[in-house]
Amino acid sequence: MKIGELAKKTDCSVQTIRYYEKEKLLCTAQRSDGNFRLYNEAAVEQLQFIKLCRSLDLSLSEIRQLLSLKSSQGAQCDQVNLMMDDHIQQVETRIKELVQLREYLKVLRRSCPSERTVEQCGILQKLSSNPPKTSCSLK
Amino acid sequence: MKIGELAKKTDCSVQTIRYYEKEKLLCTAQRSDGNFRLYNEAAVEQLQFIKLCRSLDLSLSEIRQLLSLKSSQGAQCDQVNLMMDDHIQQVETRIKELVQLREYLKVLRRSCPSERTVEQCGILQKLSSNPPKTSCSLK
DNA sequence: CTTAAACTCTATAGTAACTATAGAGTCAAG
DNA sequence: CTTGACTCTATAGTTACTATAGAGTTTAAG
Repeated sequence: MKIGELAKKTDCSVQTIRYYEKEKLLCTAQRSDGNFRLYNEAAVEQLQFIKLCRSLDLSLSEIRQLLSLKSSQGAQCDQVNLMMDDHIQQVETRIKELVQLREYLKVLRRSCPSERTVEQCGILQKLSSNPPKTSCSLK
Repeated sequence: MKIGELAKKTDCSVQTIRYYEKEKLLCTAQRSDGNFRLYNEAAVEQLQFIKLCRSLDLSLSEIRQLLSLKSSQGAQCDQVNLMMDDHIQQVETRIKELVQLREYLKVLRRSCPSERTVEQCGILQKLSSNPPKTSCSLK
């Protein structure tokens, strides 16, 4: 199958597939006489794996590691577990940051009912003078 | 004051300040005889405003809008409120996505105790075949 | 007065994970 | 045989910076 068909099957754009090849996430595809990339079912599966990992917010570099582990027969999977634990940690940290952020944004928003001019705007006033509450140290 | 001092006062890197100038978030600075940028207290305040907005995850483009509103005398601040509401909405959406993501990552992680080979690894198996639970549609 | 350190300048490239475009070639159907 | 759909490569753009090179400026010490 050619790249367009692979793209449809995996709901991935054609450019993204080429990009993944360049980034060594997909192995170099065979070529047709006219120099078109040719793929088989294995490529579909590989790409689906990558897409799923991306939906889990894993970076391309993490995915490369997973792919390499996946194909090293007999290896222990501790590294996979470590990566997951680490990634879960990252996601939790980000959630905490965003929750704090949301709270501060809401406080800020409440400080300004509508019908005011920008000079009276509670939001702009707070942003111009007050640092956010101590509880809010982001990123 | 020169750029280095402004950078220290605002805990911002020198490059970032130049970048903000280029991006029209800070107005073009006056120059010394030797072509060094010169700043006053107004610049410190402006930069602090920008930094605070950034800590709220507002984009540079959003900040540009806020700055423009801030300086349009007599204008209604409805647009500021709208931007905030929209931004709060974005943050909430992202939090929801991340919470779902975290749950799926935990499920995935529980599927593999240590001491297995990559062939037996529950995580890799799930990633290779199962789509995430229907509850998890990300981004 | 000179020289060295510390600072500043511009311009350019790199980051992550793509997306978009230009310009050219390939292929299948009519 | 031509048209349209597809593909190719190479390059630039996105966001918000960070890092670097190579040059000029200023300040303090000797």
